[in-house]
Formats: sequence, structure tokens, C-alpha cells
Amino acid sequence: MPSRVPQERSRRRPTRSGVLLSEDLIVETALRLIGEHGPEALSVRRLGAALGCDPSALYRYFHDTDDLVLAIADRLIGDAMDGFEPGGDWVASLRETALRVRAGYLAHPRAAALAAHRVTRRKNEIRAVETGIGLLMSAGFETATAVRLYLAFIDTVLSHAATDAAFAALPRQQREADQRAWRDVYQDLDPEEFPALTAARGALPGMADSAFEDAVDLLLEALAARAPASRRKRTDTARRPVRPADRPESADPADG
Amino acid sequence: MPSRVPQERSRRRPTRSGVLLSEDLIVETALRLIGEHGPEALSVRRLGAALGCDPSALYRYFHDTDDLVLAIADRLIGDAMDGFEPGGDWVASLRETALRVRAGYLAHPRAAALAAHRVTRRKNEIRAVETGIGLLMSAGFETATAVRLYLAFIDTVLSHAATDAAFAALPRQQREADQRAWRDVYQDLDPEEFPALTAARGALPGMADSAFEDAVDLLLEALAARAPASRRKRTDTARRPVRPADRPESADPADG
DNA sequence: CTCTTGCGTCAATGCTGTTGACATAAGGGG
DNA sequence: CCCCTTATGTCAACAGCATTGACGCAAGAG
Repeated sequence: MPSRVPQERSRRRPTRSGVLLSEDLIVETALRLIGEHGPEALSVRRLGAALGCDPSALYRYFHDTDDLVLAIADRLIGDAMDGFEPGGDWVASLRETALRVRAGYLAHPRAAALAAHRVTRRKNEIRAVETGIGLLMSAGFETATAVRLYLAFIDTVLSHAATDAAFAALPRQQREADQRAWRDVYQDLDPEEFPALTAARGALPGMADSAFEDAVDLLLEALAARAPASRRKRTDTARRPVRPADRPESADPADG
Repeated sequence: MPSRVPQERSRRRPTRSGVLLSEDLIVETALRLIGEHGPEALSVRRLGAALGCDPSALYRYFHDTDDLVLAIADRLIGDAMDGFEPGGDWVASLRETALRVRAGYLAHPRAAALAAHRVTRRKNEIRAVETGIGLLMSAGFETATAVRLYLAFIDTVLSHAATDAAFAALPRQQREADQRAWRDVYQDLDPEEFPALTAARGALPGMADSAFEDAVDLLLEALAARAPASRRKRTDTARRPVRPADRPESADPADG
């Protein structure tokens, strides 16, 4: 079977039930399906039924289900970062990125659980990586360092967001049981064996909260401390955080 | 069908091929299967074949496959932290905790990926929390702060480890495609639209690596900077908590 | 020795992703 | 305007998945 996934479609044909398929429509329907009935509700057959087409029609739009999952993941990124413009303060911009990603994941917790750990290699992700690395380069980090630190940053953000989303996707009963555990199970321990827990008894219910913001703030503190350039707000460059030509220091051999 | 999973078995019968089934044997065989033939090799049918019994016999021991996965994960936790003793250097101890957790997860990625976002309130976890909070309190943090910061630390460790495990648990094809993406797709971009990515072109394949150690180190740096007690180096421990900003790769020889 | 019943086995159900063959209509070329 | 190419929706089939009800053997109690 030759290339079932063409890029442009001129000869669009309505399905038996009258629907005009499109990549966007499929992704949106998949998101709705997952949101309503959980990630395990996403199957080619069910998606076909929800769209009103034969399941195999989807293979005209996506190479396989993984391809579809990546499209969903990229859509989440796009929605989360929609309208974001990096400002002059790179720390503040990274912080907003983190908060946006988390909010976007929490808006579709069950889809996020499916998509969180993938590299989508699609346009929305590429744009986000461009912005993030650009921010770190504007902070004065040398390119290779900027790449490594961006990876540490975005992986922390993504994996924390995934954790929060996975928790939010739990059925209410189980979620509340998890929270209660910190009150109940951990409150009645032998002080001899568990001195620290006993001393911290009153603060333990806080373990049920999300550590997302604390973790991000700690990470940004460390990044700011390592940054060559001052973290001071820049007055001039509002839109483009960095251009290859006028980066503060370093001659870059990679630039032809 | 009444309770297919009794706790004690007195009437054990050998399988057609002569094997005496047990919960432990099943868990061990499952781990061996995953280790030898990759994460996707774990299915009820294959496990039955590897054990020399009918697949359905497993349902006498585990309620369903998820139950089996949890049993596997429970063993992982115990194995990972087995023999750990916190030392005098709280930063080094937290660092070792992080590395142990990650190693334990990576040893059996599929089980880890499935169980990572769940909190087992079992003995091993309780001991780990006790140790961790105790370490932060020994650093001079006030108890409530110690609890919050420990949460930020352990959540970062767990969610990063989950990310790494999820990646390792991907089918080989998808895993390699994800890695290739940083080489291929990200190499051929419009320099006008993506200046930072273009400048960082040569360093992008590094995005396929794990950010685990970088993230943990950044977090520990921030914790050390916030610690009330002096973070001056202790004479007895060799491991330095803070690493230089631009180390090439983690080639850390064994401790002692 | 007999009887109960735990437990391994068999067969069947209804999912899943995927694909090769087929039918049909869209839309460009003459 | 009509024909022809071919993109695209449909159908049927395959292999593999988890799960379960019925069945029967044999282990161990009495």
C-alpha cells in the first residue's frame, strides 16, 4: 500500500453518513472521546464510529495510531501555548511556559496521560522548543548548555504536569483516598522508628498538594544562579528573545 | 466466578508440563520475560507459555493484568531501595535516593511506567519519606518547609523517572523514531522562523538524552542555596553536591 | 476410601490494530 | 462537456489481545 497519508487533499469525499473528514476533525473528535470516556476509549473502531466513517478511513489521514497520538499531543501543546509571546524577562517567560503547559494538560488530563512523554516533532512542539532555547540563549548560556538546560527544564515541567494530570484523571474515589492517606496512614506511626514523620505530623496533609510550582521555582532559581548574564529585565527586545547574530558572547562555529 | 485469587494455597497442583505455580514464580518469570524480550513481551498468553501453563491459570493468582503489574512494581521498589542507608551529607543522600529510584525504574521500564503515578502507602515508601524529610530537617529546614521541599524533590524524581521509564517502555520503533526526530526533523528548519534552533542545530541530538541528572542537580543546588544550615562541604563525604555548569557528560566513577 | 473443591485446561467471546481489494465519485485534461 | 485517473471511503479478513464460564482431574480432609 503506497503512502496512505497525503499532505494535501483536493478530492475530498463525504463519508457514507455525510461527514467531511479532516485531520483537525479527527483530532478533535479523539480529544472529545478521551475526555468523555477515558484514554482506553480511544480505539480506531470507536473513533470511526464517533466520526461516522469506517475505521480504516483514518489510515488515510494518519499512518497508524501512534501517529494520531502524536497529533493529539501536538494539539495540546498548541492550545496551551496559543497566544504566548515571550517577554524580556527570560525567567518569567519560562515560568509562564510552565504554568501554561500545566494548565493545558489539566484541561485534558486523560489525553495528557497518553501524550505527555512523546516527542511530537510537529509544528507546535517545534515552535515551543525554539522559544525555550531562545530564552535560555538570551540569558547568556552557550548554545550547547542552553539545549541541555532547556531539556532539564521542559522535562521537569512535562513530567510534573503529567503527574498532576494523571492524578486529576483518577476516579474521584481513588483520588480522595490518596489524599486521605496522608492524614490517616501517616499519622499513627511509631515515634521511635519514624521521628521525622512524627515531628512533621501536622504538615503531612500538605503532601497531597501539587509540588509543581515549588519544583519549577526551585529549578528557575538554580538556572538564574547559573546564568552568565544578569537576570535583569531587558527593555529593548520584546518579541525575539535572541537572534543568531547579536547574541552577547561567543562565536558560533555552527553558523555557516 | 467466585474470588479467583485466594491468599493461601494448600492444594497446589503441578501444571501439565510439571511446573508448580506460585505468585513469586509468576512475578519473577514476568520480570525475566520483560528483561529478555522487551517490554511488549508481557502478555498473559506469552507469560503462560513461558511458565508452561494455560494463560487463564494466571487468573487464579492475580485478579487481572493490572494486579500483576502492581505486584511486579511492588517488588521493584523494594529492590531499588534495598540496603540504602542515609549518610551525613544530606545533599549526597538525596542524590543517591534519586539515582536509586531511577535505576530501579529503568531496570523494568514497563512495570515502572504503569505504576509510576501511583503512590503505594507501603512500608518501603513510608521509610523513604521518613528518611527524606529527616534529611531536609537535618539541613536546618523548619518542619513544614522540609515537608514541602521534600515533596517537590521526590515528585521531581518520581516524575522524571516515570518519563524515562515511559520512554524506555515504548516499542522499539517508536523509541527510535523519537530519537531520530531530533536529528532529522529539527535539522532542516527555516533560519528566519527558527533562529535559536538553527543556532543550536549541532546540539539538538542531545535532546534525545535523559535530563534526569541535570534536573536533580539543579534542584539540589537550589535546595542547598535555600538551606539555613551551612552547606559547607563536609570532610567525610567525597561526593560534591554541586556540579560545574558545563560538564560534558556524567562520567562519575564509583564512590569509594 | 470417599467426597469436596482448588486449580489447571479448554473453548469461546468480543475486543484491538492493520491491510489488501474493491467501489465510487471528484475534478482535471482534452 | 465527457472521460479517465485516482484519491478516498468501505468491506472483509487476519492475527493477537484480555478475560471468563464450564469442565474435569487430583490433592488432601475426614
